[in-house]
Amino acid sequence: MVERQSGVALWRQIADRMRLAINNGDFDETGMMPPEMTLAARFGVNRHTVRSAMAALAEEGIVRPIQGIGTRIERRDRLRFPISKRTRFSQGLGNQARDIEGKMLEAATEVAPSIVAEALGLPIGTLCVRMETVNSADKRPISRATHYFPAERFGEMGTIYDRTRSVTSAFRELGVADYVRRSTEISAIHAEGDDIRHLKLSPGAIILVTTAVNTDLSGTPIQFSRTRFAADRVKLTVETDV
Amino acid sequence: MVERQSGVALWRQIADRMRLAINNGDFDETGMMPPEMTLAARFGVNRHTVRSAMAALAEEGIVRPIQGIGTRIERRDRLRFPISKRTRFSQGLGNQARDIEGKMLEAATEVAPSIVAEALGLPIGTLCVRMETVNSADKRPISRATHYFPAERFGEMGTIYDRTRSVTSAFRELGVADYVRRSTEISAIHAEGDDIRHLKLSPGAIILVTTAVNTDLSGTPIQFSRTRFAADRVKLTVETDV
DNA sequence: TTCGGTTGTCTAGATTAATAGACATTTGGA
DNA sequence: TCCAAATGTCTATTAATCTAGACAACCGAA
Repeated sequence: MVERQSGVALWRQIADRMRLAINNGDFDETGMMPPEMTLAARFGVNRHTVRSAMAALAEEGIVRPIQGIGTRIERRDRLRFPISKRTRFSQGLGNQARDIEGKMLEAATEVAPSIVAEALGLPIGTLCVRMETVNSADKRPISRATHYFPAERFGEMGTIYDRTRSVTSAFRELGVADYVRRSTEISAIHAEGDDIRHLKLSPGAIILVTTAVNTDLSGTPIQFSRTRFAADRVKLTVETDV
Repeated sequence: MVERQSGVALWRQIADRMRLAINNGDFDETGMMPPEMTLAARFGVNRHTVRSAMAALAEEGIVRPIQGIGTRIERRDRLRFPISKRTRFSQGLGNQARDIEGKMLEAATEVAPSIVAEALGLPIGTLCVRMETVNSADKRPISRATHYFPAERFGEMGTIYDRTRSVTSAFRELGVADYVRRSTEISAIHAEGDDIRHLKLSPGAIILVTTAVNTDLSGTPIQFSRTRFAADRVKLTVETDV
């Protein structure tokens, strides 16, 4: 059931569980949530507490309450984002969304943080282009990423990305015909700071973090990326028989 | 900063942020947390609120307060768990922990859920062995898994696993010399139900969920697994150039 | 030994979350 | 038309969380 005195309000725990149940397709037969009184009994809480949870889901656009009728489920799908040797954002989502958009928030040339330098095999102090992006599908923000590219070779990355809205296209203009993903690390944290705002999350929401290194076909690292996905909108899939 | 009226208590938000900062190595120089008054000022809250957060971290064994001195950081590493074509639990953690242990909670033969039957390419209604396990490293629970094996071929899986404590060994006794992972799906949710207890998590904690299908060398699916990792103790790594 | 800086403990009050109950409003169907 | 079932709104009370301040206990260094 739900846990009291955990530092997480009951209404938020219930909202999280209902969001999960919806994504899981538990109410697909009717397309409606069970009545508030039923949910209150099931979770062992007051009806008002369930209403707080429902209000949060309505705020997220997941459900819509209709007086006299019940509460309708508006949206349930979680996008599938494949991770493989050839991970690319727009292609990855494929036909799961009509309108896939990349937006650049910021680009700057600066000294690479030590973690980035190490991952890219660069000497400490090397300059890199840092680029902050947000990716959306059907106007819903899906992920936020921080990319690093060696400045010597990709100094124009920011300008070109801003025009093409695609890392793949920008690489092509800069002479990299193709590239592959060398490694990906995946972890999960609570959303914080700018990510809450840019991904339109509520505090306490979960973020899937991937840290990846891409190389050109000769094996030279050309990109370090840290991408934060809204965990309630996307699942990552790894195909290991490619 | 921290968010009020979010349904997540301030002390919990602060505990989550500090756990993250510790894992990130932010305080490695001194090995001590900043004083409570400093943290209170930094987060814009009362000292008592910081103390509540600190108490939660102490409960998890991450920090240890010492009167008159300060608060010492006890542990910061997050285990690295690789996902690849040849993912095996015990080998994966390698030398990151001395004592790696698998424990069986339950084994039963039952009709496969439709999702499992589909993933394994079995007709609806086929019997499977369902097995619940917990894996620990150095006595700390790391993950909890639900496995399904086709009952016709692996009816004895439960008994053998209980003796060998290893899926790989059990497969070998049942005539599967080697096996590979076909696919892995990764998502993140809040911990709930039994998982909180078995993984010794606090409510609100994050779980990384992997859903995987393994096949024998002829490509026949032989195992469906849903594994729940404690997200603050492990990170998943995907090597795509294997 | 004294003192500054730290964690530990206590009391009190303000704010937020949850419970409880009553009744209004809306809808679809008998 | 009327009723059952659902969401919407209001008041009041209790429980949990956060703030505020004071002081005790402890440690290391001057």
